[in-house]
Amino acid sequence: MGWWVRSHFCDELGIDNVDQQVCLMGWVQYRRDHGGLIFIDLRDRKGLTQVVFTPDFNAQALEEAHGLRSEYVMAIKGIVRERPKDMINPNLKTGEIEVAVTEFRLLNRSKTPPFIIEDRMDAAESLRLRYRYLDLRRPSMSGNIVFRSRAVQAVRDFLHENDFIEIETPILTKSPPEGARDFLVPSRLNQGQFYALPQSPQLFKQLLMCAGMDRYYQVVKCFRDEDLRSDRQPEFTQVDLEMSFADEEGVMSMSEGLIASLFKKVLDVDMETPFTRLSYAQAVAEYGLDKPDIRFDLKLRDVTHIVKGSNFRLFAEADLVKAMAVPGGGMLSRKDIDDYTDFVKIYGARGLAWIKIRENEWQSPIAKFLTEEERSGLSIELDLQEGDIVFFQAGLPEVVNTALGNLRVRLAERFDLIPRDVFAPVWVTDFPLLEWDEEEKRWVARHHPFTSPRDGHFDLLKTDPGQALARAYDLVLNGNEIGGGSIRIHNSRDQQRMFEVLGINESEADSKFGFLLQALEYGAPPHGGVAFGLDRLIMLMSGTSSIREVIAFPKTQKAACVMTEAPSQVSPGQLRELGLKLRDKPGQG
RNA sequence: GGGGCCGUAGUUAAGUCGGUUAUAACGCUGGCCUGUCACGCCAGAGGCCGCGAGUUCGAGUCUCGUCGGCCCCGCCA
Repeated sequence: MGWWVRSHFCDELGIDNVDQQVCLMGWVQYRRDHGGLIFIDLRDRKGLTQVVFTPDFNAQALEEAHGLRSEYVMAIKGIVRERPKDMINPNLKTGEIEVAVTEFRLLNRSKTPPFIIEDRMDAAESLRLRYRYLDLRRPSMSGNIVFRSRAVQAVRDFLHENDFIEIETPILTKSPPEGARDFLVPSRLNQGQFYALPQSPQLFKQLLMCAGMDRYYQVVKCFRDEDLRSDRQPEFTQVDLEMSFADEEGVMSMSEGLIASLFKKVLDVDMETPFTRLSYAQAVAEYGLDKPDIRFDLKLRDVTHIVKGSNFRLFAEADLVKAMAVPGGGMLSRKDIDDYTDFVKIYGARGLAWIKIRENEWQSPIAKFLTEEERSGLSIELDLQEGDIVFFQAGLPEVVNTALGNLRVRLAERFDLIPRDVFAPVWVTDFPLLEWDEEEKRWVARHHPFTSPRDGHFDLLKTDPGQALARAYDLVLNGNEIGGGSIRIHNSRDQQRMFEVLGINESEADSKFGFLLQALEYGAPPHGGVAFGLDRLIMLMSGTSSIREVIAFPKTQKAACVMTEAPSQVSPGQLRELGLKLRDKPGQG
């Protein structure tokens, strides 16, 4: 007999192949058994082809084909036939033809699958994850995986064309300062000591610049032991790159070229470059968030100066009062407004003040507090029209901005203000270098401790650290942070000064980053880079709403893999070898 | 650490005010069928109502706990 050789995939055959002898292999998608005639839709990764068992081609095969069931794996040999006009299936790429089976082999049987392998299937996600290998057979899921592969290929092509070289960096490495919680790996050969899995290859890529590699990139797994979200997994993939002799403009324009070519190649979307740029201060002022969705307008306005002396004490006493006018929002019901009030409370807001602009009247619980002067001030500042609703937040700037900024997005969805199939990238720049950590009572790096301050801002670190700006930039796409990077500090003295500001003393810096400080002393070139979150990028490009849809084997919200049941306990012997001992009751004490 | 939603045949869901034998669709099994394409028709099987307590004469339904899934806040340089 010998092994058959497949001649085509299941999406390939058409009118041009009529009368050819072909061999297809795949899974039984649907079986339509008419007794004396059986149709099988044969599926592989690429598509479906109808194969037909008829007595005039092979009566024996027809007899045996009665036993075929969903997801059985089979190989068929047959003749491509043109279908009569009235039997063409316009929904199928191969719908103009069918393959009349002359010979077939059952390659494997299948148990009845726990859910139907098709796109309109609606099984619980945990079930899909337990049987991920079945879930991935569905066209939409395999499509996502193929799409991701094409995207990565496009990224690699662009970077190689631009003189980047791909270099692997260690996975078993060292715990960096600050940042996220590390995943730790115990060392058998050095008992009591641990490797950390990289949160990013940050230090290695800087050292590669010191090594003269000039332009590095890597499609690389990174690990952060933090709580999960629909767009966050504990292990995720970055497109990581670093460039020598480049400033912000160099890195950002290279990034724009990369993203634009990616979108062009895999989605045929033209992105205008250079991308829009907003300073961090401007982003927060107008959008309330450092990841602004600029696909729609609906900006926030600072009205603190208008209501400074208001009779409404909440406004008068607040550090910051901001407002957002929603055109046509006057139709919102009391229930709607209550729901939005609950919504902003999630972000720490105490409440949500509002005014409906009616003909000759401002309808609002706070209208009675507002003077004529304040009304006209607000009217002008917010360009108020009849039928609008205005929402206010007053209080601490951080709460005001996040509450109103998130409400902005929510309302845009409600009022259908977000254009479809639009990709709106925006750079956010001029981030503060440091943030005050209230718990630890010290300044911490907003980006990471290797980020260079702006020229001249090093001196601010002594006098007014909060005012120092970083040479850092984030790339935001449709309200999602998809990348970020910075120009790095490239001399040892400056790096040490940065550590000092962060409260990392000389001996600690030396023991943790001696190698970097040393490397910076041997002619380190000026350099900077950026890292893109590949999973998130693919999620947005493929129009899915969860990162898990574009990852072959993702983890659940408790960071577990329901298929392999990782994490799991290990044997006492394994622990002994590693020199580890568990507490009597894990999770306590 | 916190807030919210969910858990009923293989799957997706319904299940009223706590009351007889827990429904439906799809899937599955058997039978019939030569032009279907999510084939059709006939018949049938299939349930620890997530798990554990409690209230009650009686719990899928009410209460508490617990396990699991999803969304969010905190967290994520």
